[in-house]
Order: sequence, then C-alpha cells, then structure tokens
Amino acid sequence: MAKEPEDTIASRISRVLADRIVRGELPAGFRLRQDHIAEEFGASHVPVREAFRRLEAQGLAISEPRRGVRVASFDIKEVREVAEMRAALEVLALRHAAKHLTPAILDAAEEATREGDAAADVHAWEEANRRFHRLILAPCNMSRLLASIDDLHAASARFLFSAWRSGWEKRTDHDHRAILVALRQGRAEEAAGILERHVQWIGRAPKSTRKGGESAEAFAIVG
Amino acid sequence: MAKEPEDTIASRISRVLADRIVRGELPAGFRLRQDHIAEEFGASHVPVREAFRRLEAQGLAISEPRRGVRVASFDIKEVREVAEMRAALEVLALRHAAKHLTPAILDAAEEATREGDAAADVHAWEEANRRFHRLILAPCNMSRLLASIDDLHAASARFLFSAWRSGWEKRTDHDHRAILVALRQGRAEEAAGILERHVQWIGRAPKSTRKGGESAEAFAIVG
DNA sequence: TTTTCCAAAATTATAGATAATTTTTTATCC
DNA sequence: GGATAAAAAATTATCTATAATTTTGGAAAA
Repeated sequence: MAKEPEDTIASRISRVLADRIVRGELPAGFRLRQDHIAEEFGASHVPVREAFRRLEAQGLAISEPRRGVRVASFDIKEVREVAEMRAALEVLALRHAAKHLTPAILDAAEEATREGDAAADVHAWEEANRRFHRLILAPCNMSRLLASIDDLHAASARFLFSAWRSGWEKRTDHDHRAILVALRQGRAEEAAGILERHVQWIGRAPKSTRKGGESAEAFAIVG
Repeated sequence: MAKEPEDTIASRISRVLADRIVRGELPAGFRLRQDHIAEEFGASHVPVREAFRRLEAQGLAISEPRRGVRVASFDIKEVREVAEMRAALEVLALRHAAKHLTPAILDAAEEATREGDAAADVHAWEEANRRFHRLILAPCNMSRLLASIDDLHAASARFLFSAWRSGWEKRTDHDHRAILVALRQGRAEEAAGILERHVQWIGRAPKSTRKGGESAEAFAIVG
C-alpha cells in the first residue's frame, strides 16, 4: 500500500496543526486545548501532547508548564530574524547544491517560477515559491540543514499569509530568474549573492511606501 | 521558591538524556526503551515519549514508528554539516551582537577563554568554550537564532567527546583571543571572519596529520 | 460600581491498563 | 548444522482514569 509519510497519530496531528497555524487559521496567542484537539481527531490527548512538543520545537507554539500551549506570537522583529537566518542557511545550502544541479532540476525550478508568477492567490504563490527554493537547495544533500530551512520557510509563510489578507496581483519574480541564469552559467557565487539579498527582503518595507506606513500590506512580497 | 528552569517531568528527562547522548554515555544507535527510562525516572512513559519528541527535534535521536527510538548516529559528514551551519549562524549572531557588547561581557568572555586554556579535561574545556561563544553571541537578542546555535553546539560537543576519548593536553586558544581583540577595537567584521574560520575547523583533520590517518584524534580540537 | 475572595468548572500532567506490532526464542525440518 | 516457522516475550502506541493546577464565574465586602 502507498504508505503515508508518517504513520503515527501524533505526527498527523502536528502536521495538520502546523498547517493551520501557518495559514493563519489559528491566530497568534490562540490557546490549543489538548482535550478539544484530541476530540476533533478522534484520539486521546497523549498523541496530542506529543504533537505539541513538535510544534514547540518548530517555533510554531509555546508551552508554559501547567498553563497550556498557545500558538506562538510573532512580530516584525522575529520575521526579520527568520529572514536573516534563512538568508544565511540558504546561501550555505546553495553553495553546496550548486555543483550537483542538473539542467533538469533548473528546468523544474524555472517551471516553479512561472507557476508562481501565474499564481491566482497567495497560497498558490507560496507553494510555488517554496518549491523553487527546495528544488535548487535539496541537492546540497545536507538533511539537517534542509530541515532547518523548512522550519524557517514555515515561519516566513506564516508572515506572508498574515500580511496578505487582501487581494492578490500577479507579478514577475526577477530574482528567481536571475538566480537561474547565474546557475545555468555556472556562476554559483553570484547566484548565492542574489539569493541572499532576495531572502533578506522578507519583512522589509518596500522603498516606495506611501505615508500610510504601518499597514500590513506595506511589506514586500518576496521569499 | 527557587523555581527550576523547567518544571515538567518530560523536560527534565529530555535534558538528562540529551546530556548523556552528548557525553557519549549513550552511544549512537543505542535503543531508548520508553518503559525502562520511565522506570529509571520513576515516571510513566507518557512524559518519556514527550521527551523523545524533543530529542528528535534536536537531532539527538531518531524515531521510527512502532520500532522505537534510537540515539542518532553521526558521521564525519554530519559533523561538517553542523560546523558549517554553526559558522553561518554564529557569524550572523555576532554581527548583531557586536553593537551591544560591553567591556564587562568581553571581560567575562576573556575569563572563559582563560578557563578553557587551563581546563584539565575535555568536559571542562567544552563548558568554557560554550560559555565563550554564548557570551559574545547572546547580546544579539535573537532567541530563535540562539536556540538553533545551542542545538548545533550540542551536536558539536557530541563529536568532540566521541573523538577525544584519550588524554587531554592544555593549549592556548589564539582564535578566541583574536576575536576578543577585534571586538574590543570595534572591528566587528574582522571578528566575524575569525569566528567563521574558527568554527569551520570543526571536523577537519589538522594539516600535520601523521600517516596514522583514520584515528579519531586526527581531528582538530576547536569550537 | 469595583474589588476581593471563594467555590465550581475546565484543563493540564501523569499514571495505569490494553491492543497491536516487533523482536526474540525455541522447536522443527531439510 | 543451518535455515525456517511457530510461539513467547518484549515493546510501542494508544486509551481511559485520576490527581493537581489553573481559570472562570459569581457572591460578599468596600
């Protein structure tokens, strides 16, 4: 039979909850009550508690002993922190991945870029964006590094979805294309430099902000 | 009352087990049986399972559904991976911490270096080394980043302890001193550069290896 | 009306019990 | 003797039950 990625109730619960947190269905500070969640999944609270420990480690929930678990809050400062960590780690991953990249992988990454440009909503864009990054980084073959980057992507996506509650307009991702051009021509360091600046944009207000200022839409959409 | 750092049985178990794994008391591949551990701690297996999830997230254990949890294996490739991640993230942390460093902090870091140089065994050295890094990085005030670095330090220490089963000889840590000199003189970028090279040495065989070759002692002690 | 205290309800953390799976042992066959 | 299969033991994953803690919702006092 087609075996699921993971087989335990705890891992299923943690995946579903992580997804809800990232998508903003569960808002920051929301209290995660173990019995309620257990009931929803038709399980007892034992696997729920295990799922909590996982979410905690991913930075998506915080637990206070005897006082329960809440969806982690995040402010713009933490978004910047995640962006800088991503920049540092993705550059590292790309430097190692570069020598293993094949034309087929780069074609798939270009396809992901096109799908991102054509995305009809923010969720579709995020999925394509994440796929792009994963495609060009996975060949580094460093599983711990990739796992860390995945967790950081989740945090980034959470910010993206929370900031982008309103309409979506298509645009062209020039950074992704420039990265691919550099990689195709074997200029890995240049690609890494573009990637670094690209990811660093997350959580920065774009240059031409109107006086409006504080609005959530005032942040650049990048990733 | 003086409250413990964390208060649940699960967190206590995970801390103790993490320590044993890092120190090599529990060898790679060793099977962690939940009932045995529960019995040792006078607890039930529920908190033990929660501790397992934490160790898994830290990369110290791996869990296969229905087949139990084992101490994570690690080879030289993973040690290098951890070293590179540490280099990338510690440089990032230091760049942010630099502007918040005070003479008092740098004095404490120098004291940690002296204690490392005077250390009588590998455990004392590791403790002092870790303290040095933590002191100069903590002022970056980025909790997620610091937590990641802590986990990577644990992985590094595990390698250090496994490689250094034999005698210990004192030596002087010139890198730490050079970093402190640069920081005292406000040359943060230079300090970051030294730190990067310093951490990158982990898991690299030293230049002047005798033909002996594969022996565990053939790796540089740095960190 | 606001504050303070106390009881009721909800919730967490843990223990003990059970079904299902994996591992080990033992017996059997070639 | 070594391989194989069945039976026994050990172990995992989960559920149900219970003690302890925290939160909630008033009632009494200021």
